[in-house]
Amino acid sequence: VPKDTRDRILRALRRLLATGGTDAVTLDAVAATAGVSKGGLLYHFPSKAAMYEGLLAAVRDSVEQETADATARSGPARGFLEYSEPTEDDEVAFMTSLVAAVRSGQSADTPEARERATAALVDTFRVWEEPMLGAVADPVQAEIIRLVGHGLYLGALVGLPRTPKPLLGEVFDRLLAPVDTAADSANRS
Amino acid sequence: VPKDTRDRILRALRRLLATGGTDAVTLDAVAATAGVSKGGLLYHFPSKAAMYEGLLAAVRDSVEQETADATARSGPARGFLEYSEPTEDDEVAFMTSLVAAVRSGQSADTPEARERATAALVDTFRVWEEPMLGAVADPVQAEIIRLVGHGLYLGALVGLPRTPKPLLGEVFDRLLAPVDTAADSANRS
Amino acid sequence: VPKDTRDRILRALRRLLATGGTDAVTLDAVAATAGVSKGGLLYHFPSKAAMYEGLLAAVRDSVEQETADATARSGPARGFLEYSEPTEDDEVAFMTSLVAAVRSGQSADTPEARERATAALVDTFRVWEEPMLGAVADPVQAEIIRLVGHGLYLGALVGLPRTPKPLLGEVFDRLLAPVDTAADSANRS
Amino acid sequence: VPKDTRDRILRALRRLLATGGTDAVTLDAVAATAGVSKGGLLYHFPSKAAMYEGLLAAVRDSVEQETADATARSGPARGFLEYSEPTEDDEVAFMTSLVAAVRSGQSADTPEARERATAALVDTFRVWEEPMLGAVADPVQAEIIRLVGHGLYLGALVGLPRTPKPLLGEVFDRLLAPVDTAADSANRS
DNA sequence: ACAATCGGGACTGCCCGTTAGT
DNA sequence: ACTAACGGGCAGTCCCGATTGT
Repeated sequence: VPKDTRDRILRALRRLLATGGTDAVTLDAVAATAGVSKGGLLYHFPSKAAMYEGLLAAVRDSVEQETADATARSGPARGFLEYSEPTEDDEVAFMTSLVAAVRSGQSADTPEARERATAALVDTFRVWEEPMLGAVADPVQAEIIRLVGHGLYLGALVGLPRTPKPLLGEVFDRLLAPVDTAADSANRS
Repeated sequence: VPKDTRDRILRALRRLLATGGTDAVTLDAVAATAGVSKGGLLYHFPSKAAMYEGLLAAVRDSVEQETADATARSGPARGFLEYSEPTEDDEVAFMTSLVAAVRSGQSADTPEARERATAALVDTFRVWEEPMLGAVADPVQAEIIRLVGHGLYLGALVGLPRTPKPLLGEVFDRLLAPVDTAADSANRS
Repeated sequence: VPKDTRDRILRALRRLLATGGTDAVTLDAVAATAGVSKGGLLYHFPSKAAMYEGLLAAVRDSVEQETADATARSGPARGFLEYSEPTEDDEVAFMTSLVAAVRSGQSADTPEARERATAALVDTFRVWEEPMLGAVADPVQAEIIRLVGHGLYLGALVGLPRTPKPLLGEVFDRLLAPVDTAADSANRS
Repeated sequence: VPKDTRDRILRALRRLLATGGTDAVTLDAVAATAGVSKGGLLYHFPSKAAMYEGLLAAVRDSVEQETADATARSGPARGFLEYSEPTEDDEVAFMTSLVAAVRSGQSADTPEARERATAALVDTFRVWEEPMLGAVADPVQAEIIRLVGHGLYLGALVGLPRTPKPLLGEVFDRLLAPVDTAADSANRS
């Protein structure tokens, strides 16, 4: 089954980024983790940059999926905030390293590739915000919610201590108070 | 004057991070940019990690300074938000790369050094938030403001399009409405 | 038609040698230029060395043909000299690279293959000289003519500036003066 | 003694080209033969192309020297021809490989470097011919002598069987007959 | 007859830090 | 306080050819 190898490689890259940071991502390491030879790896992805491009596309798709799940669970606005507070440590470490890789140029060999990588990252964030922005009528309130979500994410990226659970609950409630009625009615319709 | 060379090195490191990302930071490149030989560089900083530690300390100091300036200009709460919206592209690129370097482990050769580097980074953010947190009485509102500030910063880090000026003004006003009275009275006292 | 693919491959090899030198000759590049997959290529020529052997044989044949043409046009002695002065840049670059490939061992995987390749090259030169050597009676004059022809070729191989046309004409005339009578009479008979 | 290492490297490159052809020239092999580490090698020559450039300059100088010697020994015209007939097998193999390296692009990483390398090669030939061209008054005869010399060299490059000694003597004598008087008188003056 | 996939190996060049010298 | 020279290691990637499928 040929398609399988490509996925194994991408999963290996994901794991290495999560556990060892961008510096752990060497072609040898990826190949070994994926159980392929380096030649086999380079057949599927002719360069490291191509590998990152493949990963970014996969991430975008999975974020789209998980955002839809969160929306189904808690509605678009609360779903967005809940999803913004990273749950699993692995996922945080992974995304931290991915952002670092993209923004440090490790994921691109040419300026154009770098553009593409950054665009893919931006696109991922857009996919994440989309349901929420569509659901909150007041644009100012929507922007505040968006920024709070991103603020939560930044804290994880930088390694700041997390907001304690109770306080975070109050923050969510206050942000969503003017929204919930509309969102609920939208949900019920 | 020995201090001069040290500063030239740190400025060179800063410039390289801003223009070329973490991958452009090699001892040779830093030495060349600073106009020193590699031996000369390693005399001042015995290793790359030491160089980053020196830079982090310098950054922390300058953030402290600029935060104080912003507080003096617009009060602690509004000053925090204004300072959170990054102004110069160079500064954003620099901080992006610095975070990437610290969080990807490139700035540290030992686990302890990595701890220290992350701590220095966290400390920088703490210095930045401190005046605001001290000035806003309501802890929930303070947390929201804090997260919005960080959200603005994350956008810059990732490369998202900026919030348009007018909308951002409305966001600031709404966030600070319940605060301004207290802050103003504090200012007037 | 199987013969067609074989020719396309050899033509691709030829073109690559002419335009990119021996370093441009990789199995992938040849396959791509020929419009075949690497598997297809290796079906016709089981190895790179076999490919070069095929090419050398083809070159020998075409030199034989062209030498016969030149002899028919200008007689054996003058024809040899005229053919020695390379005409098309592409052909020069191609032969330069071919000689380099053979003499640097890139065209052979075993010592025997290398012997064969060198022998094929020598044979090509022999085919080129043969009509001339048979036609010029004086062995010393024949050797001089032979060496002058090769000298012209070396210049092209190395990249020396060409002998200006008028001077070259005088050189040819002087070399062929003691010969022409015999050659002319041979032609007329 | 720092200068010594550079020379040892160049000598190692020379030896490898003579014994193993261009394919034997790897940075590791050169470093090992020269008794330096690869880091040390790359300190003196930042790339393989730079190494070849250094070698070409050295070759040019040594050809200049040896040509002067040959001129002193046998006069400019006969000296040129004698020097054109390669004496030591090692030298032939070396020059064959060097020409192959330059003309196949292995000695250059950029088009400009390739230009420089070819120019250096041409320059070497010019240095070789210069005394002869200056001494032979008749330009047609000078060109014939020049081409015969190059023809001898090409034979060695390609691997053709050598002209037998006696025949070669006769060739030299006939070529130099119209020259010697002038050359002798020039020598005596 | 030809295509897709993969293994193993080699080579270039970079990079960090050490040492001898001044 | 600073430099030139060097050592050892390693990452990226290219390349040949074998295998497996049609």
